[in-house]
Amino acid sequence: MSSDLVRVTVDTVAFATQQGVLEVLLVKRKYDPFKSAWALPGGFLDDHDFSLDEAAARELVEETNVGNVYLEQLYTFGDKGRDPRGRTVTVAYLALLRQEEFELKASSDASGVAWWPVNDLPTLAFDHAEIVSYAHKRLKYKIEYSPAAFNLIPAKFTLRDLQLVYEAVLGRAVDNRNFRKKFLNTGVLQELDETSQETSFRPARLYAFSEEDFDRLPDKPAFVF
Amino acid sequence: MSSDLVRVTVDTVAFATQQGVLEVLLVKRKYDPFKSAWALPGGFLDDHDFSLDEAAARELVEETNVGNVYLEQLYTFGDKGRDPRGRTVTVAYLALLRQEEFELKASSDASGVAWWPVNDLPTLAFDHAEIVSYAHKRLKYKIEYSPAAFNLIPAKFTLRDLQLVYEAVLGRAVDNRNFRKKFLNTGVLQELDETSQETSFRPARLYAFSEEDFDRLPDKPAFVF
DNA sequence: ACAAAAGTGTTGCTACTACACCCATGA
DNA sequence: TCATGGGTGTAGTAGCAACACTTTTGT
Repeated sequence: MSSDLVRVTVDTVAFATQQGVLEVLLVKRKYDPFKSAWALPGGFLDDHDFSLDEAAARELVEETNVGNVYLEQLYTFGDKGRDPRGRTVTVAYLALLRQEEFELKASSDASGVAWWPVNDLPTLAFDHAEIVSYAHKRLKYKIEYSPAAFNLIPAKFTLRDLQLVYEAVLGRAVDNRNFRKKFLNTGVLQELDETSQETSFRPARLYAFSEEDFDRLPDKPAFVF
Repeated sequence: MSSDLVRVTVDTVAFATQQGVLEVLLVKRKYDPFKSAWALPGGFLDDHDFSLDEAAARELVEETNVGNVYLEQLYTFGDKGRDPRGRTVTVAYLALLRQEEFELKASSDASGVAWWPVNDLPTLAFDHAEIVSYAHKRLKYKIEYSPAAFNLIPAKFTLRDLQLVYEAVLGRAVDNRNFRKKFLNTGVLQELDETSQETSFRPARLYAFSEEDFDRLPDKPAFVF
């Protein structure tokens, strides 16, 4: 192989929360290298892809059936030796989504797709453990500086839902009085005239996120807890 | 060309300040495409590079004679059509340095190297204008959240030197009383028993940055002005 | 004595932390 | 009536923004 040409893959760390636990979407490899190890969904950049973003989205749909979700580029990994087949540059992406919106389907070159708790992962192929750890660190930042959390909950949500997302991502409890006060003060929540129903106790008020109001905020850290 | 193999380049946006002006290091291309246009220093990932970071450092030395400086990965650009020769993925790097520490030397495949004010750039090759603009945006963040600014000034500096860096990067004036108060309060500055000499007026006290003290800081934004 | 930049303090306000109890609802 | 989360208030503190003048030095 000419030294000017290398393989480029686009792999995605897709996060979702499930009952207060942060989980990552993984596929089980059917072929070598790392046959039967769990790995990040992703694959080679294709000549038809207009952009890296598009390639990431395409691979995610092909390998897991998850599509049309929040996606952003994370970091590019290219150390020599990270893929036994030869120099491979991997552009890693971060995805945020709600599990219940998708029915997972493995592609034909995988023997499984599943959500794994980020704090209890299996051994991963390649340097994917490092990539997941980088993604988690970045998500912790993002959630305090951007409205990223709203990609992890439904359009209508209770303040508790929102707080559980923060606790899952940050990995620690936050004071619920201060959390509510601060979030309501930001002005990005629209109070709805509805309450959640699925409980056998006091129903909670539902809110919606207002992107327009977020855009009007000064650009200092907005959601630090 | 097989659809699995693509060209990968590693290009660097190197910033330095000169008398309160933020400048970028550019090279003038000797060959097509974009012959005689100014471009970011960089080049193809080589099979011998152990990492992308190493490749960026190597290319920067080869093309400009600037070496051993602060370098960090920025973002990866890979849209179809960004290079007329065919799909090219570019891993962009950010470098921070002091101009006076280097004597610029163009490589044999460039017809020039020079510093350009970031607010007064020539037309750049490829999508390099977009890359510079992204780098500048990122630098504005970094300078408020990390001790990045100290890479742009000498080891011994006056508070005025430091403030000029912030003003150059942020592109606006900052209140000098609050600036000094806040920076001294962070505890990352060591007051030296020396003063600057080169002036015909009152000499200013010199300070040094203490990395150990910075590491002891909580991880909230540290230098917001 | 002048030019130039060095250096300094206060006040008002906003926003954060820490902390514990009553409320509303469905079963 | 009980279990469960829903929902609320205050006091103390820390840190920020806004603001202008005096000091030191070399010439």
